[in-house]
Amino acid sequence: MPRKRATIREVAQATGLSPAAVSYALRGLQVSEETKERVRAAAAELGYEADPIARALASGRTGMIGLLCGSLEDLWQQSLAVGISRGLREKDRYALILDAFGDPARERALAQQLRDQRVDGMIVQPIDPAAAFWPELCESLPVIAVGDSIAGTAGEVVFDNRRGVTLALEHLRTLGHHRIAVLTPTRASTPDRPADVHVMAEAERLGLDIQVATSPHGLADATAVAHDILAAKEPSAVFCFADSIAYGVYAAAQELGLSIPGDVSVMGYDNHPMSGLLTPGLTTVDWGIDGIVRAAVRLMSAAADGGTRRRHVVQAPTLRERGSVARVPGHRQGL
Amino acid sequence: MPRKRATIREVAQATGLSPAAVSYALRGLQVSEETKERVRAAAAELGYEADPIARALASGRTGMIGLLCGSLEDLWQQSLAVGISRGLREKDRYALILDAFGDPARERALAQQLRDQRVDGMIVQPIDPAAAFWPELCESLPVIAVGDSIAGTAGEVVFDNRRGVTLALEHLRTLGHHRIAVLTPTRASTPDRPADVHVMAEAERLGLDIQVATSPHGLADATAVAHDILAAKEPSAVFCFADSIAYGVYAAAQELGLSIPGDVSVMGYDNHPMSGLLTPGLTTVDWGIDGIVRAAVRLMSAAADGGTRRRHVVQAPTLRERGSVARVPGHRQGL
DNA sequence: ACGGTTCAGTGATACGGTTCAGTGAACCGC
DNA sequence: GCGGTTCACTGAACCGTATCACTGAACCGT
Repeated sequence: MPRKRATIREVAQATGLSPAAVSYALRGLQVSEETKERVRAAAAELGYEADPIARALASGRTGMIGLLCGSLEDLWQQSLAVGISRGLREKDRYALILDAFGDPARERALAQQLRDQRVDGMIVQPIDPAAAFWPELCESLPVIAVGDSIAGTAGEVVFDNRRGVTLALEHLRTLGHHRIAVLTPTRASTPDRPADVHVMAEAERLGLDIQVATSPHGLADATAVAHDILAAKEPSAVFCFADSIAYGVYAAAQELGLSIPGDVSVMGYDNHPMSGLLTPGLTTVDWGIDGIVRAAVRLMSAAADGGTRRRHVVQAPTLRERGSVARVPGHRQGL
Repeated sequence: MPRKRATIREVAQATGLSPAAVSYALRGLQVSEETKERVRAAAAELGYEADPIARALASGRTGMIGLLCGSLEDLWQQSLAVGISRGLREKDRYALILDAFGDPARERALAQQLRDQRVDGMIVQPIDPAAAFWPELCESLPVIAVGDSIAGTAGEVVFDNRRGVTLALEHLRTLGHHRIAVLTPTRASTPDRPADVHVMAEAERLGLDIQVATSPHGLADATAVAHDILAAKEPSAVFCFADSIAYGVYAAAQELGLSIPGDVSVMGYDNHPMSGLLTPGLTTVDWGIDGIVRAAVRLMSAAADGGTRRRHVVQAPTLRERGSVARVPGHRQGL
């Protein structure tokens, strides 16, 4: 039975009320209990279900939250997106997941599109937090930033990248690594990466010899990039700014017949579930994805429901030691 | 500038045309080239962008496609969802991704919700293809099934599971495995699994001693299930109906100090990118995810744009041999 | 008995497009 | 110069809900 959907008018007619009264009743507003019950019964009878489109047009609210991801090539970001999507669904909202492919220009375009799509709010993992369009966007709808901070948001779940970088680099240094290759996610035409700044500063502080390169998140691409770096045999360790990229290093090491951590140590960033399964397990910086998901969903819900207070949650990292980082031969513990 | 959006009426006024003419012009319908140009200019001038909500209400089309996934715990399904979502975005559509958590009841509820949300179509990875609500649903909107076949769909990308199972089991048998544990994804309160039927039939045909158990897709859960199975040390091989579950077997083997494939062989199903990175690499059945994504997107686009022909695409599997399956000691090649 | 509140419900309008039937003008062949 | 098409555009209805301003009735304390 491809039955035509019942409208609010039919319910009104069936109950002898006005459409307005039905509208109120179904949302539990300013009507008597008795009438509410009558309306509910009639609605059930007719199989009535309010049309979300019409509702959105009239009320200005769609029930949708935009989820703008930096790059879904990154498995960790995939998990994050799936988690947030689920969390929002529990709050009776839908997530519209979009992928910026690590491109700031596309990020801007997609943010625009999401706004045009009339989402009630956006959760953003900003590629370029300093971009000029953010503040403007934040004025027209509630934005929650995840990862890096953005000016004007309704709330933030910020990763303490400074601390994360320190954790990673200090660990490497403690084990004697000085020449370290750093692999950060490729971002098309980006000006400056906030996290990179921390890497530079921290390397300076620790007296490390850093060599920075960029890599896409995809396994094949990351493998290619890592291949070149490992083939040069310069660094004793590779610090990847995403576990996904570290996976590429593993693959490249396999290709080259290099052993991890025998020939080269690898440090990740994120702690994706698969990282523990590799041989050796990937030593990485853990951000507690569940906490991030919960915080993001909570902040977004609050903001979209008209919550006013701007909440700022800082996510603290933990070093998750597994087997991919070894002591440099001849290096004594302690220095 | 939180400017109020321009409406079609303002554009009409600016051009001296009627709103109807503007509507037609912007969609490139029955107006002179000259007028189209004039309208475009005015629209750009005013920063006009048609409101998708109002458009949806009037036209009955939302531009959204529902994506109903069986279980997003499964990393392979995550990749699939991300891929399809991207593909649809290229066709100027948005994907609404929902996760059924392997639960047929929830699958039904979500399908319902997606329809209520007025999506233009649905791409479904059915958990319970035989469920009664599918045909009814298919009558009210175009549905594309991915994986198993459903009655009444507008198109399908069907996996030849019969062939996939044959590939896997024959490979195991060729190497001398007879007692084989089969791990299929847990599905709450499901009646019968289509794929299981093939396993049974094929095991019968090949004279194998099959022991079927179910496992969730999540790594932790799958590990727990696999732990029990491996601890019993009965089977010489485990055939997992999803790479995600195989990952659990790897983890359990690690915990128990068992070697793969020395102590137990493991066979996967899907060929997730990470499967090649494990040690040893997971031997698995590859379905060519890119082809699936392309086919699903193509069929959905065709169906949503009013295409009429029902297309049926069959996806053929390939055996991807890596290192996780070994010959049973003492077994001669050929039998 | 009275003015003032609250309560339950109404009527009209707004939301911002799409679409259908219709209209005048231009154009066609003959 | 005439009926018939085609073209470019218009006016009005419509999609299905939310919400604002308002009303009549009941209820309040004095």
